[in-house]
Amino acid sequence: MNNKDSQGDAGIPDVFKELSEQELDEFIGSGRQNAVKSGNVLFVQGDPADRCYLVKQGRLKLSRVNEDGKEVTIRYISKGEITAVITVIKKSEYSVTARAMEDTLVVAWEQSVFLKLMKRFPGITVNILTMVLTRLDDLQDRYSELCTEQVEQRIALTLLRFIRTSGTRRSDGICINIPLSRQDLAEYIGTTLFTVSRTLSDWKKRGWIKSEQKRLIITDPHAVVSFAEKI
Amino acid sequence: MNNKDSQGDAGIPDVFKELSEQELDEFIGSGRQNAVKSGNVLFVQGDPADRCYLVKQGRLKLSRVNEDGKEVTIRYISKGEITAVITVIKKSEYSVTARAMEDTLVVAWEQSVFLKLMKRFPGITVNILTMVLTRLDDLQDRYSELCTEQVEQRIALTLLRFIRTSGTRRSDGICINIPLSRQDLAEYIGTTLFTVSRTLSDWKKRGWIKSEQKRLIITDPHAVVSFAEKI
DNA sequence: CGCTCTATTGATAAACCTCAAATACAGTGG
DNA sequence: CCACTGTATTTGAGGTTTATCAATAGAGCG
Repeated sequence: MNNKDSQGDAGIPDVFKELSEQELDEFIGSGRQNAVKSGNVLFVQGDPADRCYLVKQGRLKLSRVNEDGKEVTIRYISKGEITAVITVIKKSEYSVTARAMEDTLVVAWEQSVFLKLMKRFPGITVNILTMVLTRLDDLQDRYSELCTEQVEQRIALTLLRFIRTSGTRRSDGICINIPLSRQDLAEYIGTTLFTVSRTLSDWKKRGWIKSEQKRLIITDPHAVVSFAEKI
Repeated sequence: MNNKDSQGDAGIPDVFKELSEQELDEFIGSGRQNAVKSGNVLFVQGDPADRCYLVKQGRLKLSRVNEDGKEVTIRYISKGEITAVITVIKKSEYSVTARAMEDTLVVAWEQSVFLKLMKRFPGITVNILTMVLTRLDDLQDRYSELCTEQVEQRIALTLLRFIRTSGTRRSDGICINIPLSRQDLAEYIGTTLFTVSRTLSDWKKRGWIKSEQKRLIITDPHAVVSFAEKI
C-alpha cells in the first residue's frame, strides 16, 4: 500500500526529485497549464506526439481502441506522474489515447524544453528510465496474468494491484482511491462488465468487499489474497 | 520487414551506436563472455539482478512462470540486443527468466562497469530509454490484442509481427528466421499448442503458409494480413 | 416523479481448453 | 541404410469458461 499516493508529500513528483522546490516551480511555470474536464480527451492515439504531460490534479486513463471499437485500458496516470515520455526522446505518434477520469489539471512541455531540463539535470533521464522500466514490469505482470489466470483470479489480482498503488487503510477495510465503474474494471482486466459485476456481487455477499458509488472498499483483504493465489 | 536483423551491419548494436568500433571492442572485452547451451537458463526470475547482457550470437527467450507452472513468453532477445537493463539503474531482481533457444553467446557486465560507460557516453542512457520505450510499446500492443482479438486473429498478428522483426523475403514467400515450435508460439500468444496447430494446419491447407521443421514460411502474406484485420 | 446511466441477474451460445490417441518426424546406434 | 526411440504435431470428442444478449433493478439528478 502506498500512502504517499505516488507523489512525494513535499509535492515533488518522483521524476523531478533532483530539483529543489524552487527549481521545480520554475520549471512547472515554464510549461503550459491545461484543464481537462472529466471524460474529455487530452491526446489521441495516432496524434503527432509533440509534448509530454505532468498530472497536477486528477487522473488520466491511457487506453487503446481497436478497429471494432473495443477499448483496453493500458494504465492510469495519477497526480504527480508524467506521461507521453516518448516525446522527450523522439518525434513520433502517441500510441495511446489519454482521457480524463475526473476533472484533471496537467502541465505540458514541448520536447525542446524538456530536453533542456534533462541536459541540466542528467539524473532526470535515469529517473524516467526507472519509471518506464517500472511500467514495463507492471505490464509484463498483467500480460502473463492475462495469459494464465482466469477472470475471477485476475479481478482479485487487479484489486490487490490497486490497493498497492492507491489504497488507503480505513476503519472498515482498505479503500481504493480511484473511482472505477464495473466497465472501467472490465476494460482494465480484459473482460466484460457482466463478469466483473457478477464476481463483485458474489464477493459482496461473502463480505469480502463493499462499494460506495464508484469507490471500492476491500473489507477482507486476506480473503481476496487467498482467492487470488488459489489457496 | 527488417533485413538488418536488429543489428547494424557493421556489427554495432543499436544501444552502443555512439561508440566507435574500437571503443565497442574494448568495452565488450571488458565484459565476461558466457556460452549458454540451447535450452539452458541464463538467469532466473527472482535471482538478484547483478548484471546485464548483450547477445552476441543466438537467441534468448524471456519468460515468466506462474505458480502452476504455466510459462508465458514476454519476448525474444536476438543477436545485437541487450537485456536485463534493470540492473543498470537499480539493485533489484530479475522479473523474468532467460533461456537460450539455441546455442547462445552473451557478454555480461556488472552494474558498475555499465554505469561508467553511461557516464562517459551519456547518449547511451537515451538509447536504452528508446529501447525500453519500444519494448513497452510492443507489449502494449500485444496486451490489447490479447484483450480484444480472438486466438486465430492473434496468431495471424503474431506471424506478421515476427515478419516485421525477423522476416526475410525468399522466392517462395517470407521466412521467419526464428525457430519456433507450436508450443513456442502458443506461449508467446497466450493459447495452447493445440489451437496453434489446428490453425496453422488449416492455413497450410489453404496455401497461406508452409513449415520446414521449425521454420515458418508465409507463402501468402496478403491473405494473412486480410485475415488479421478481419476483412 | 420521470429520466438517464449504471449495475445486476438469468439464459444461451460460442470460443477455446483439456485430454486422449494417432501420426509424423528427427536423431541415434547398429 | 534401417529399425528404434523420443519428441513434436495433428486430429477428435467433450467440457468449461466466459462472452453475449435481454430484461430488470437501482442510483443520482433536475
